[in-house]
Amino acid sequence: MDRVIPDLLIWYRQNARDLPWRNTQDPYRIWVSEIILQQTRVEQGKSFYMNFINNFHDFCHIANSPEDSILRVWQGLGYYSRARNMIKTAEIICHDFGGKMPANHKQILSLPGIGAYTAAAIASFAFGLPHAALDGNVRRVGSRFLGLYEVLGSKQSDKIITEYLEQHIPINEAGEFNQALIEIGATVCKPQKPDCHSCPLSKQCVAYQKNTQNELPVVARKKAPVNSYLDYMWLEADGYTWLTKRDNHGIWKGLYEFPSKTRDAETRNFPFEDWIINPEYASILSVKEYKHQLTHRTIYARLWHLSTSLNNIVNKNEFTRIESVSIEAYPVHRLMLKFIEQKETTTHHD
DNA sequence: AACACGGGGGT
DNA sequence: ACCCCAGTGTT
Repeated sequence: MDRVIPDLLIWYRQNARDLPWRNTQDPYRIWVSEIILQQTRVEQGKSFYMNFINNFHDFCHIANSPEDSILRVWQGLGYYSRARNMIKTAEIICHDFGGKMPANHKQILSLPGIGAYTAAAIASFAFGLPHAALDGNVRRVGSRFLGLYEVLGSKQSDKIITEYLEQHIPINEAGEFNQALIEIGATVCKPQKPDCHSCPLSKQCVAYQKNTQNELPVVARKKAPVNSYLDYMWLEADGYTWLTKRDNHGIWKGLYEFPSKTRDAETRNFPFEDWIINPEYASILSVKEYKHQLTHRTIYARLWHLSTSLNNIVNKNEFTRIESVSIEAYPVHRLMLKFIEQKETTTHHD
């Protein structure tokens, strides 16, 4: 690789996208950007990054803020455990490391929410430490450049790529080298139709030499999503509505939503008799069906919009009664945003 | 090694 | 529909 590294670095300096987290060496900002960009496209992450650093200025600021306020900024981005792990990491850095990210790869790697990729990215981008940062881009570039048929992301594949890169990483330009490889993967060595003719690595790329760039990398087959069926209760009474905070289950942990029950695919009965004292005194404003597609799950949700009086509602500890107008202060998932947004769009219909 | 974990955009 | 995204933590 030594022969193409100068070409790679020159290419990067001429072609790097101007991204908001690239104009800083601040480990805090680099950390924020790297967490946001986990399994998230650059274009999707930009506005969340700007919003995040405008609301939270350093590690101790996060550590001293309520969980709901961080989740509220994260709302709609997905993989919410990232935000909760950021709080844990911010607390550790604020209390044990004097409020500053340690300039040490092993200590960075030990922090919650920071795995092999993110630790190497922070270590190299912020501190110039020579660790290979293998994300999806670099794995693909490495697989093609070295002509690997090991399954992408497998132990063997990662080991080969990591050892190769750390053997060749320029000791004084580790950060730029890693960013350049990521940039090549994102903009040139794309999953489909790579632009090999404009790639600074092509003259040493095994796949390009053998014309196998379209059959590499070898990717494991994905699992089909499973279906789940839910009834949600959007209950309004005298200007109040009810939410619950998800905690013990897997999905959307820490976010708020309307009270819900799981159901069978074909069930259509009114499911909330035990939450309302006299169902006949509650009016059904609407019943709407929603299909919400996640990566690993398809949710068929039915939203029951109900209206009744306060004294007709069973008091349950797990339900939080809030003023209807204050709902936007609570962090909610995307499906909840779909539920709520219909309110503003149905201000008038015959 | 396999799985759970969101949401969005490209083809 | 299916793929993939500046992946991590748990089982």
